[in-house]
Amino acid sequence: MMKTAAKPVSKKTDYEKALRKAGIRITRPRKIILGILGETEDHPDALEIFRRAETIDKSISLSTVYRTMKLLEEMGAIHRHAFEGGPSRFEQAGGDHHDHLIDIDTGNVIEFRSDRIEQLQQEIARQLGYDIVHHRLELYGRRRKD
Amino acid sequence: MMKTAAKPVSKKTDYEKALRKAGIRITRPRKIILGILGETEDHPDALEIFRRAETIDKSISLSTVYRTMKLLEEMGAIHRHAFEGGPSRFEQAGGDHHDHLIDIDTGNVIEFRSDRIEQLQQEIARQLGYDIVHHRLELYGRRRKD
DNA sequence: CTGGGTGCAAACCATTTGCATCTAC
DNA sequence: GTAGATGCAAATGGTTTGCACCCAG
Repeated sequence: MMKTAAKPVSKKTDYEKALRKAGIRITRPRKIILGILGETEDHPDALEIFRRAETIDKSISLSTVYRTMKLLEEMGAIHRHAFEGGPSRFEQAGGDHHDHLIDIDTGNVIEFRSDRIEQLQQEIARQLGYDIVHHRLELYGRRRKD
Repeated sequence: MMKTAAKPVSKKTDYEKALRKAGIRITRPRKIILGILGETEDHPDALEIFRRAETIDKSISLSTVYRTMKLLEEMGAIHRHAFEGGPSRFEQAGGDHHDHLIDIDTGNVIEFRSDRIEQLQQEIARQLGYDIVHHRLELYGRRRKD
């Protein structure tokens, strides 16, 4: 968080390049959606992405947003988060792994990372005879009033 | 897990007593659902509870199962878990807190507890300026083949 | 030119709800 | 007796899909 906006353009180009290489057509709707994902700092849901896309191209459809999110998810380009209660929210992949703290009053998401917890998870799974394929750690909290 | 079946009956009675005290009517469908929850060792979803209930009383309805689950959840008598992909699954409250490891091949749920992780979560939230209201830690894994 | 991509509307699935009837207290 | 609970069917909300048209390569 609080990162300077220096690389979004090149990042966007990278994504398009990767997609084209994977044999996926770079269409107008996809270009717009990728642009939104590349620039946003939050974790928007499909409807929110659709709304932002509409401001650029009025003709885009919500189904295309959903289809694109599914496509990008399968390609590993984005992560889908099903936080409590609400619809799925998305985040571009590529950064290092992190977990989430969700502000239950605002819906804001704060990313954090704990190597110690990751390590403990591995130990627990191993003891139980399992290999972790992936995991989900979400803290739901309220800003402390001091 | 692997607990001897010594207390289910008294536990069931306890629940009914508590419900009655809370001014909630003990109806036939509710009695059946409480019985199912009190005896099961797994984490069934609403449809599964409905199916089990049907074998006892053919006239029970799925909506009543949903309504009862919501009621029990609000009373704190059960916990609702929204594991990846599937419908909500339920578990009677009352045991001590634990997290879950979900077998991605079978859907089986293994409960575990790590005080160390709980503690680390608290520290993280505090550093970020938050109080944790609740959290969700789910490990999705596959049985290790040795 | 042509197969993948799109918009639209309809379908889906888990869950909730309106309503007339029923029943626990 | 009566307010709360139930069953049924219809509504909801997020997401997916069928289909005819469209456009990127």
